[in-house]
Amino acid sequence: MSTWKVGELGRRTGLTVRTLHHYDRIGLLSPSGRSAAGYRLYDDADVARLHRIVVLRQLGLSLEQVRESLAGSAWTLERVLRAQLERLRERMAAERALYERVERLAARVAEAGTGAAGAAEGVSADELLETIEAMTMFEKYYTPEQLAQLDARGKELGAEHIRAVEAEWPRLIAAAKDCMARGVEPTAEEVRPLAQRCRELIREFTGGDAGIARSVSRVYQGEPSVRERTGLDPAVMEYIGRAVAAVGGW
Amino acid sequence: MSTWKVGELGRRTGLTVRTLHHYDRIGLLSPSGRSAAGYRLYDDADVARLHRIVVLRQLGLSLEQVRESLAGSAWTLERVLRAQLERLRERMAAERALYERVERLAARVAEAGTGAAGAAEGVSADELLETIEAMTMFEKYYTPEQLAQLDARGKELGAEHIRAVEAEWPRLIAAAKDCMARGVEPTAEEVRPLAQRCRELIREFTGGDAGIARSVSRVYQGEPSVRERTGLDPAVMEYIGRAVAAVGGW
DNA sequence: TTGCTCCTCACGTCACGTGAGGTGGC
DNA sequence: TTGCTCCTCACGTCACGTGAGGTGGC
Repeated sequence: MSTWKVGELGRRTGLTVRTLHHYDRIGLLSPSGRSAAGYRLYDDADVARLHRIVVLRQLGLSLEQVRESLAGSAWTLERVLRAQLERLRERMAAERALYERVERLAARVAEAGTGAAGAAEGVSADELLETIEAMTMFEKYYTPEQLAQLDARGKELGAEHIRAVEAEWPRLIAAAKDCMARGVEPTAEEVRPLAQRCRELIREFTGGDAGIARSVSRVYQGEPSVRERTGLDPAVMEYIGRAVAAVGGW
Repeated sequence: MSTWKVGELGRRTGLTVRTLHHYDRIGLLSPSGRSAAGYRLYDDADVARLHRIVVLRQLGLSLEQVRESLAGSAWTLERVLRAQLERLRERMAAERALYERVERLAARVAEAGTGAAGAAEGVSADELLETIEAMTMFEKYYTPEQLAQLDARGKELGAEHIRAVEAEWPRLIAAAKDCMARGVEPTAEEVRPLAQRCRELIREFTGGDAGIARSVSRVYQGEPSVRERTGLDPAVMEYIGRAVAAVGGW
């Protein structure tokens, strides 16, 4: 009965010597013999076991699962394979979702980065990262259908209009805070135009969709960073809420 | 300007304290301040950077890629995202292929393991592993079309017939070796029936397909373990080859 | 003596998890 | 004084890769 040394076995199976050392060390495959000088000597049975290890590894099993499969019954093996299928299914679903996200972002980034002529002209990494942050937040709080609706309405209104609205909000919030600070009641006559404008802008954004309105409020409840960035703390939100209620509600 | 301690920041971003320690240690995000007692104090800019880190990580980037993206220009970011798409595409293709392999094997194993009544009855893990080894070898040396052909012919011939042939081969090889040992020329009259039977069985297997015949010979050249298991070493193969040539060739 | 193969440590990878042992702040 | 949060080590994870330093076999 012939035997093999690590190098020979490695060449035959496509494994490295280090890998065979590793399998020996963790007790997955220890050679049945050693030469006088301490060389590992693998016999036929070892080689047969190694082939099975290699095959099972090619199926994506961990070394622990390989060990379990080799030690267990036919039933164990079936169970391990079914579990592997399940894991692969989950990973594939997660990867597909991730791929679609990255693809959407890359498209948006390319769009933002491309001027009339070349690539990435004029747009800073900071602006792209802001775009990505905003999109991520949107994906977190809005359903795909809501995103499609928002996208469609955004196109109707035009980029120019959206920029104008984004510039207007800080002024409205500052005005509301000013009223609060001066002790003006939210129901006061002075606050009415402000409240009406807020209602107008919100309605424009939600398109009257109650689901989108709920998502907006979830963003402000779940994202302290958004509250901080916009300055819309709970006190201001309540103040504006009461002011809008006084002009007929949202 | 307010600051945050690790715990607060962790809660807000969904990260663990250990993760923030880690980002600090590797210099990805170090807090701009420390309290008198050594507590990490993160300011607004730190929080903004952390949000970007989190978003980029959610895209599947490594910490090194995140660092690069944050340090680089808009162009860097675009490049990183495109590279990520490429990696994801490759991984998805590899996973799909793996999934299909495992699925085929699991189906075959379930088929082999299921008797008339229940699951895995009578079949040992060893037999299932042999099935898997054989299928893996086939997948390695035959194209999908060839596999389909072989499958179809196997069904025609029937499992019974295949088992009989598999039992016959060792006898034919032993007979050839015996002739060799006795110094009988491969062209001798005595060897003719043996040669004719070998030719018959090979033709039955390949169905006269030259591609499949080439694949068979590649298996014996590339897989020493098959040569050893069957005892078909190069000397015997040459002997049989010359014997078959003497009766008209393959 | 020269190559080639073999041996045994032992650190490094990637992104943290998980204690251990101790201190600051209310 | 009691909880709670914070701190700094430092080992463990998974499957090996990659030297370092040394010996056996032709």
